Amino acid sequence: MLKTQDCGSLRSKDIGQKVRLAGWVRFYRDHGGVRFYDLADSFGITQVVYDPEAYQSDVDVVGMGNVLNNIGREYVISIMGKVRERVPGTEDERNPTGKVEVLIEQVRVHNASKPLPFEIAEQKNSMLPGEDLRIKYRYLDLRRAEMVSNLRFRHRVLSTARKYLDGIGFIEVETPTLTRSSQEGARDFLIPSRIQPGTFYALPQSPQLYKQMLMVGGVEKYFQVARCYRDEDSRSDRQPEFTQLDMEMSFVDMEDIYRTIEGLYSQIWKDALGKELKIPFPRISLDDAISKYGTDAPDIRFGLELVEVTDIVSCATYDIFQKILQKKGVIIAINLRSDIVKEKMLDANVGRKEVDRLIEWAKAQGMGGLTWMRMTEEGLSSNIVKYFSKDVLDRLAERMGARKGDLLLFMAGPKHQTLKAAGQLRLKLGRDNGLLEGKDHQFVWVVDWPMFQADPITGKVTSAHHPFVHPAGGDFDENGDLLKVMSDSYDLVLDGSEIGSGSLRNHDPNVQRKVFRVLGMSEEKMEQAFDFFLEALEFGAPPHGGIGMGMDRFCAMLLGCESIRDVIAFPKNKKFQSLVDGSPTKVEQAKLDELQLMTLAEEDEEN
RNA sequence: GCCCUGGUAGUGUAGCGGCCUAUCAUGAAGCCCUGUCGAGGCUUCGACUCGGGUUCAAAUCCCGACCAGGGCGCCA
Repeated sequence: MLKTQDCGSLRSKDIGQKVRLAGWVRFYRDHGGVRFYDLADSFGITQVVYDPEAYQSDVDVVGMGNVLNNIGREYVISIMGKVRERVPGTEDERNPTGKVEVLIEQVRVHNASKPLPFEIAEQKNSMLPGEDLRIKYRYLDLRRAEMVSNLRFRHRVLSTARKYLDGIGFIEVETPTLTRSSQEGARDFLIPSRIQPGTFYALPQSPQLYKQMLMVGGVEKYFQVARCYRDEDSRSDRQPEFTQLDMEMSFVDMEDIYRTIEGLYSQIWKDALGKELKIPFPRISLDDAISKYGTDAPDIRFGLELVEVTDIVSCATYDIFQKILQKKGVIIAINLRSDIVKEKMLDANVGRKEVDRLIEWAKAQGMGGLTWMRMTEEGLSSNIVKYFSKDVLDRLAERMGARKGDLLLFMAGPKHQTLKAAGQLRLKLGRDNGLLEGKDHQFVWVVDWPMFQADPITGKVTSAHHPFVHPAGGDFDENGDLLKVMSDSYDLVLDGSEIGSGSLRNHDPNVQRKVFRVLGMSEEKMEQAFDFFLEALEFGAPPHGGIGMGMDRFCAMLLGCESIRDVIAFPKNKKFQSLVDGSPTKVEQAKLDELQLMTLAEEDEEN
């Protein structure tokens, strides 16, 4: 080894020891005689010193000085030397190794470094460059302490999961990444076959069918840290390739799955965060989530719940509301209570200026606007109360629990859009007023999902989750009201983000066929797309269910990262390019020929 | 496909019609300095994304392109 210990380990007790250290020269300070070098590796930083007056005669002081003279930042060196106490008064309290330093007796330069494209030292966070540069030079970005610790945290989470699941009888099984393309779901990434030209594999969107077939195979308790691929447009919390902690188990009901997952996260909390996690997680029905929080992934850590007031204001003559009501729209209200606002604003009330800002914000969300009323001594007041009778105002105030100083905000429009926008407004008000400050993370199970939903545009019946979900009660009437059929599925939500989704699955091939049928799939198409899977179910498939949980987002949330890119070693940018290696790229014509492929993309002019 | 925001030395920024042969910091190169720790001092180097337009005058205003990010659609 080039090092006897890492750069974060030396303490006062090590004084007098001869040690070898290796790492990168993060900073150096040359005082004309004595020189200080901050030698860094991913475990810490140790100050090593060239001190001409301190050396014995057997040390080549001049030669070593010449070598050290030529090194720069991020040069890779190893040193041998003696740990010594720092001169009293010059200890560095901020660094765990700050009480000692190493007097360099031998130095070896292993590699030089070009001048850096950006600062690596973590103290210079305010000077972090644009993210594209950080990703292009990811290998430098990763040297930053924050990035190293992100990767370590992610490792801790996954290794805890592995240990925990192993301990309760799960086994990790790998499933293929060259798989069959399916018509369902997101767009596939396709891989052309050379052996059978004209045919394609797809990268898996999830190991769904494989893990179900593992259950048929009697694996019973399966998990996998699975890379999944979906070719849909990116968001800050979405990458084309992402990692799921994927699980499936046989002979279980939903309660068993909830308990397993709660136990898993409780262990992760202990090992990765050093905290106790409160279990079991609360549960909320999908209907409640939508009506109270305007989303299927509610953040339940603060109030400001949505209240529908459509019935009350339908009696008012207010033109804007009336027009929306005629189109079967809804009116959703939020009570921004004055005691919530008080902390942040100087005034006990949100001023008119603030309300105007909210109105602008609502318009940017695609809403027509935003209506407000303020609760005063004399009751509700605003520019529009003249359109509302006293009775309507009283009933509004009562339903909203409005007290003096409270501000009621109303959004009106088509149901789906309005609930969604009101949910966004709730989150914004929560953030703006610091309602999340100091709050612990909060899981919630979103339960009671329907099997099917109608496409808002075509009216076509689609799966609410995916086609393999088990209907509540095990079966359903395909001629009944499909939209009323409930399913045995659940989402796991953390702080307002969906981080997992799962269900019991159809183990009965007849029920599975029925689901495909009501989704509009013909017998031929069923056979063509899922013959292998349906056949697997015919050979004694056990009852089973599971969940897949996104680990990128989960880690990013626990670390407070703004983007999941900060917990991924080599992420892609918004256009799915990998800036560090420049992929995707064109390939040589010969490679296309071999695959018998032709591109229709326009050639660049330079070619 | 659509919408929004942004693009100034290697990096982070200031400037937002004339005070601009463009500010400050950091960096790089060189010199000085024996206890610093984001060392310090001095000197030097280095930039307005591109193309049109408006104007006596454009980094600054307008239009378009490109690039980046955020969002909508999409993500069973």
